[in-house]
Amino acid sequence: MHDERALPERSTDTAMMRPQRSQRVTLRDIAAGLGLSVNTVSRALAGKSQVSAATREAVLAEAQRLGYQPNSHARLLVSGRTMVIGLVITNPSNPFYAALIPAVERQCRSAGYSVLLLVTEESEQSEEEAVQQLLRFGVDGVLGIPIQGRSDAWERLAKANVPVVLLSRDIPALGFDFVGIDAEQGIAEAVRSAAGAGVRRAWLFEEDLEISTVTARIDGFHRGLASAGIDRRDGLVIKVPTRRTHGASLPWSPDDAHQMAAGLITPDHHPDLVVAGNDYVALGILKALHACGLTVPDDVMLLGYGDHPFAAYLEPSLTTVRLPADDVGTTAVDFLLTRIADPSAPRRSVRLPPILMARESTRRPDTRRT
Amino acid sequence: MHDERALPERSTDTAMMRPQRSQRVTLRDIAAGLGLSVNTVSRALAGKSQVSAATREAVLAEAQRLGYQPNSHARLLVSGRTMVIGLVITNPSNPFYAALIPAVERQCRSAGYSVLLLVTEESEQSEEEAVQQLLRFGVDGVLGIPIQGRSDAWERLAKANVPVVLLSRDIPALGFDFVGIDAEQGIAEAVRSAAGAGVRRAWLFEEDLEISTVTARIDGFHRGLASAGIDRRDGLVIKVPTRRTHGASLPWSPDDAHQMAAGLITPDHHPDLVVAGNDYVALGILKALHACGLTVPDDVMLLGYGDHPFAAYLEPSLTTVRLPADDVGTTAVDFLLTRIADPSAPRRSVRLPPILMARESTRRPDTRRT
DNA sequence: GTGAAAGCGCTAACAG
DNA sequence: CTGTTAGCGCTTTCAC
Repeated sequence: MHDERALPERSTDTAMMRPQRSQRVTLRDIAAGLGLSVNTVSRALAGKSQVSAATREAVLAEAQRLGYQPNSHARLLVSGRTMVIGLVITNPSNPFYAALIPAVERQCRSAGYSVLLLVTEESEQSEEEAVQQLLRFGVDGVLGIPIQGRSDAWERLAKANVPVVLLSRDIPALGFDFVGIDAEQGIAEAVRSAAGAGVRRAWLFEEDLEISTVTARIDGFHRGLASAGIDRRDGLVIKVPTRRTHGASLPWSPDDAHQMAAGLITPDHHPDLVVAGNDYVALGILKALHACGLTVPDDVMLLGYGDHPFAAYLEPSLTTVRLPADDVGTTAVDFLLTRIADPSAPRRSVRLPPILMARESTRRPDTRRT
Repeated sequence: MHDERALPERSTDTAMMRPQRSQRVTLRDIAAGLGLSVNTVSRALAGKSQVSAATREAVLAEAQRLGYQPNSHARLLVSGRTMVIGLVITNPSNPFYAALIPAVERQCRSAGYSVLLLVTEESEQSEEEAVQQLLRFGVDGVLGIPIQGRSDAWERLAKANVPVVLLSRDIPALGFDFVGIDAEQGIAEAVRSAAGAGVRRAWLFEEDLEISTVTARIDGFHRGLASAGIDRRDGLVIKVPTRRTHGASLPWSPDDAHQMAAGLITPDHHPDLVVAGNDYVALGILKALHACGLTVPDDVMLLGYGDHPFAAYLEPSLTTVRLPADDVGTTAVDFLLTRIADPSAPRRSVRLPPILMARESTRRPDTRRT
């Protein structure tokens, strides 16, 4: 594999005499060209020690010359493994998930795995199909962000003994390994830190999805308020309907949040701290606030979640919570490979800490306090 | 050979007597349970017409009961096809590419194909590896956004007769089918439309990548200026260095553009129209403009590209060009499947028209003109 | 209608 | 060191 000695021959004539059984070059072709057995060629290529140096070199050269590419399917039929892992994602237009993808792929690739990608678009039926496909394909393991409404699909994987690591949203009952974000802690700290300075009414705008991250943020919101000495009843949770329009290319947008906020907030009736379940939601709310003539942070403080690339560039810049997407991705792959290697290893579950990015949108000007 | 006719008893003990060759249920297991030949079972499951209704039902029932999943690798070893297509993407944190992914996956899945995802992160070496992996895997076709610096990797696919459809960035010399955006037209129209009202100096901030979309936008920029009657020399093109930091989870950000713009623009020295190669760039520039005390659109008009979800929510809202990601994705899959079906079909190349989203950032207040 | 046999490309177990 | 044999799970002839 490390022997780039491509012979400077014409590759044309050999190509022409190649048996037409299939387009691809196989071990047989190499063996035939060299008068060796398929087996020897296989061993030479695999780097087994039972071949003479001369033979190995000849084989490598011929393989190189013919442009041989091992057929993974045949190889894997024998070994029973596929060296493919499935990545089930709800929606890459969520920047956090989009950021997860390169990390996962990079890590898998460096371990010799390929990534089969399935997008469920928050649809249970689609998730069901995705799992079906994974099962049929016989992936060696699955990394998935579950929809969490029903967990049937994931149970099927469990029953089929397919190693699974859940990302971002946990389904503890299934006993899978898990890698997520400590959203509760992240929001709690952010809220406490922002709410310290005389907040009376705080509103949390959340996605209307039955997922653990939403629950965690709600809990964090309440905990943060409590630790800032604010009465729980002054914390209001508002669910923003999430578009489930499949086929829409931009399901994540500020639109819904904007409408909802515009309908609830008036210059006379508004909270003094708004927490958003993600930065897009924050963006929609920001516009609604401005439309009311309210100023951030002077009239209302605004706190986002996700630290999407635009957050630091809004005006005012958005205080938000940065999620270590890269770490989540690489850790998840690490967990999965470990589990594949040893299915009986103890369950691992980790929630990585997010980082508060304190910016202008929660900064109380001295004028107000002083 | 195939003598372990497991009785159709409790699935528990059947499972126990099954030879430990593999965990998965195979045709053999079903056949054994029913006292049929593997062959018959295969035909029954495949829906071939040469099996009695009774047999078929029994087979289907047993398959269902055992939770049979066909082994794609074995099947495809025979057929030579893998029913997998490769999707090579440079970077999902580009919202346009992120939006492409669900469209492609959805379309492929509905045609029975799985998607193998490779992320190249704009690295030539990574692209090389990706293609290698695709070749080894034997995908039935490839959808790819090429890096375009060198096209070696894609040539290898061409030589291996793998059907390829290029997305977004074309390499015409290779003769692949192509689906992209008519960026030149999109920018030209947007520029003409914005520049009409007395623009004197226009600057285009572009990504510093040697790709056809950049070239197209530059051409469109010049053409748009020309058609607005502006001297070509009043149109300046500025290349913003693009981060190639692999492993960074957010390679697309407004940072570089912001820095560059901050260094070039002063209250006294500034263009009156800024065109940005993408909306993140526009966002970075917007902040730089504001930092100078310049107002958009009164002092400087700003035009983005991509219509990222945040564009409509900036203040002022950003005039930009919406790219039909969904259409690009589905069209590309369509092209690819056609090509797989008929490798000798004539080459198809299409550039879908983007849509100008005219918003506040290019709106001249009447006060100025009147 | 059903079964037996062969083979897809490769690897692992035995020879020699 | 190298070749032969067998078999991974499935589909496709070809008999019966």
